[in-house]
Amino acid sequence: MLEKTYEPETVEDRIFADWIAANAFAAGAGAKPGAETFTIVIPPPNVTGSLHIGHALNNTIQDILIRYNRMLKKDVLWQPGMDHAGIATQMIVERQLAERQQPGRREMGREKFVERVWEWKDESGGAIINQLKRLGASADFSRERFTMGSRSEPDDQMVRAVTKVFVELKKRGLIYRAKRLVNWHPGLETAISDLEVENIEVKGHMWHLRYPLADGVTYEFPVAFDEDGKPTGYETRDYIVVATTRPETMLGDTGVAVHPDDERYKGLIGKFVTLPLVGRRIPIIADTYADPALGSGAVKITPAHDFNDFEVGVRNDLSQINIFTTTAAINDNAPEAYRGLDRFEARKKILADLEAGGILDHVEDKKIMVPHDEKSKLVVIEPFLADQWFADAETLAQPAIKAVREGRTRFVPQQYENLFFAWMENIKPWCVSRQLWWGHRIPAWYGPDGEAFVEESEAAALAAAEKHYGRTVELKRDEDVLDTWFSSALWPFSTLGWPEETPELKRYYQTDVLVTGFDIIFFWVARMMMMGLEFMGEEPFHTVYMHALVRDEKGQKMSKTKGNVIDPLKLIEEYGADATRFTLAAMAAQGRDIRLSINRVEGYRNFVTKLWNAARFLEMNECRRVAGYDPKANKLPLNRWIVGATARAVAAVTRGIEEYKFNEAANAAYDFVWGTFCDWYVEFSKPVLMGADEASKAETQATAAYVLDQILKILHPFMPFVTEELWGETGKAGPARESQLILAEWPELSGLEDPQADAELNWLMELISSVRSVKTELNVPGGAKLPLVVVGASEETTRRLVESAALITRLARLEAISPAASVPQGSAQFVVGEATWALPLEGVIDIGAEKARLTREMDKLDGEVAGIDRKLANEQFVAKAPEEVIEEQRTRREAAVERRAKIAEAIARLS
RNA sequence: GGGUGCGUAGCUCAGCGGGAGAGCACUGCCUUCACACGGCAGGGGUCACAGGUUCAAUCCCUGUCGCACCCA
Repeated sequence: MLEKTYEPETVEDRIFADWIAANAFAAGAGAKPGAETFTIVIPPPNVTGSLHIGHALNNTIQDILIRYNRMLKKDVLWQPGMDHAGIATQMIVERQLAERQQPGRREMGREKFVERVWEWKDESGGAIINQLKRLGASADFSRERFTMGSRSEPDDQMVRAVTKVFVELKKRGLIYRAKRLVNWHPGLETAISDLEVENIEVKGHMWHLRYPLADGVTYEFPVAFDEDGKPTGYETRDYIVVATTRPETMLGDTGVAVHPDDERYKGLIGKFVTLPLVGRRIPIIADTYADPALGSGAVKITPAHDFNDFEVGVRNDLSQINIFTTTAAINDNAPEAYRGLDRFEARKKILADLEAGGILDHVEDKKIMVPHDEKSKLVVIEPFLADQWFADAETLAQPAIKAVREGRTRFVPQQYENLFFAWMENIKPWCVSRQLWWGHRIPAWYGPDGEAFVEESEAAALAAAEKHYGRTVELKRDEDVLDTWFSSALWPFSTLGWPEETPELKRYYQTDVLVTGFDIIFFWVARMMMMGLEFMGEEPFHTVYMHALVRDEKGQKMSKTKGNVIDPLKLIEEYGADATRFTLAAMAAQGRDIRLSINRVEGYRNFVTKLWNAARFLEMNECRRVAGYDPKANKLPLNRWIVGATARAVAAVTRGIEEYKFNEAANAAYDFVWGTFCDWYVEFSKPVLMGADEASKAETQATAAYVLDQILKILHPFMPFVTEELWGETGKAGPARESQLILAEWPELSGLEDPQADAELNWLMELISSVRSVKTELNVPGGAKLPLVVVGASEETTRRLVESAALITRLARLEAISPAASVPQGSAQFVVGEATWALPLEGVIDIGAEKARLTREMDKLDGEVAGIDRKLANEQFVAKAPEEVIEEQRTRREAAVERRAKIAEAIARLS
């Protein structure tokens, strides 16, 4: 006997263990022989991460797809794993060392430190994998991969894949080493990706500085203007005003730019200024980068410390002077007075000195965008000139762009293709080197003169060097590691065994769908596509499903600092994994963010309980599965109707999942289970189950059990735990289950539609609802049982009444039903079908209230008829609207008119 | 500044050319033999605003206002 309420916490762990024991998540589990494959690679979560609500949504959707396809009996692989999160992991371990007052990274040395990171990984990394399990994720955990391979196997295939790709790309000219401006993290002393930079608006200042002209040059600067803005007065200046938000970078200025068409400064182009505090003579150049409308119209150029200035410098052949150390302190390229100062200290001192020297013209407040590292949002990122390895992203992007243009990879929803194109078509060289220790060390060895030998092993590099130099030389390996995303980009094929030609690689690549949030389109999608196309010659997936961002109920992005984070693990604890999953699925409408509210989760928890109790009812009434039950052979309209409705529900859920409309699928299941099966079918079944007609009873018991089975199947991808539990419980009676629900076959029901049974049951539901409604509106006490009188019933109605009398009297709480030639005095009346129905309430009924009620209904019908008449009277409508629309309007009108006539009669009878 | 998306019931959201929907919340009744995490019945919306296209517009187009996100 099932408990009264379902308690997820006591069931979920056990069910999960059962699945694992049955090997149900293994690639190909339950597949039909020769079945096609269905593969998803998890977008690898970060080894330092823990499950947040975005992961919960992401993995719920993947699991729905996986479980659904597994039930279609395909050869399913859900490939799980994690990435090694170079920066984040190194930071955590360094912080840990500091907290424990142990020797730091540099004191400990590289080898020991990396060893230490592995220890951390083994002890506390990867919590998220267990959290995914709590969510019910049915990934093949036996195949779990890690982008760094494994600690015990330095030559792990995951590592070899990365090395091989790097070496190959170098040989193909798609990776090169160059001195370029990169985004530099002065705290970690490493380059980071431009995607790891977040521009944050802060209150800043615009400092206007007077740079003195060199060589005694002066010019006339307009200071007075007429109505048309034409200058009318000038002053003689021996300086040019430049505006900057970062005055400390002036130490690295190597030019001043003005717009070539800017009349104010035309005469100065080609002249020089003397850089204050430094004394360097730098040219005034013409470049359209200078915006005459912005600031003073003249702009200082610091090629080594600003991305735009870098470009200007290249165009105008300006030198690049780096003034910062790797920790963003002033270096020896600056005047002695500033050396060693931190960038913010330097700013203060420089401003003070400029002011003292009369250089500072004026200051204005300005909101400025400042690059921060997007993790902590605390460290200001510096554009920094450094030797780095770059991938030629532009070249690599072309086939990926083409793949999407030509539809070989499709985005759902499609609008995200625009975002993809926008980024891919303006893609910058990808800096792939990081000055970290935790990561894939770059397979480059340098000779004595700095020549780089990029090979898969040190031996190969030595051989190449010997060939190059004509003698054996000592080589020094590159200190840097690769961007974590470099290895993540290989995920769709490296996890399948590449560079080995494994059977898995052959079988499961190309994978099917990548499921991800749009905020990460550039990280996963773009890079996986580039590498997949380059090394496998085929797109890594044919479909990219972009799901929404989960926000709080007010639409705010969840963040720890805001304190509005909803922890999915808490939801799972409180409401169960099934309710959590179902909520996310039901709210996952395409192209729209999810505003998650606890109320919804609670509502769906109630749904889980409802399902549980329906099963409990069936159990109590001995609704057991019957071997050889044929839903087409049902005799009772009730059972013929419900199997047809089940078929419609199955079709709706199937369509929803197939079209990635998870909310539609979830809602279709919800509506059917609660609104149709529980609210009507179960109620209808009661008189039969408690009646004396053994044949009907048996048929209903078998049908109920059959329908519940279908319900468990279609709900399983959304609510795997409770459905599996019920599958097990209901499997205890009747024929033995062939498998767990997870490996059961998805229903494909056809030929179960029965319009006649539908019509009959619809009529029944309308009749019962009408009685209830009238009783409520006339304030008849709920418990009171009234007789129901029918007038003008057709033969068909009479037959239905005879067959279903017990059922109607029960559900509508009636005393009896009887035909009559006319409506009894003082009755409440209503119309269903062709007949008029009456509830005799002589003496009880408030004639005025009843009249008012009927009049309201008549008015409504009048309104409807009038509306339709307006349309039908419109010649244009009749001429231009499609025939079926016109026909539909006529039918509706006819029905309304008929009904109105009966209501009118009913009113007349009251008077 | 450029781009994208969104403004539908108190809240969270579906629907997106021909009869305004769901969940939660709300009101009333019901301790009816699965379920009060329940049942039954209800109330509640000029579908942001203004134009336009159309026989017909919540739905398509244009503009305005408001909000969100992305990029500069």
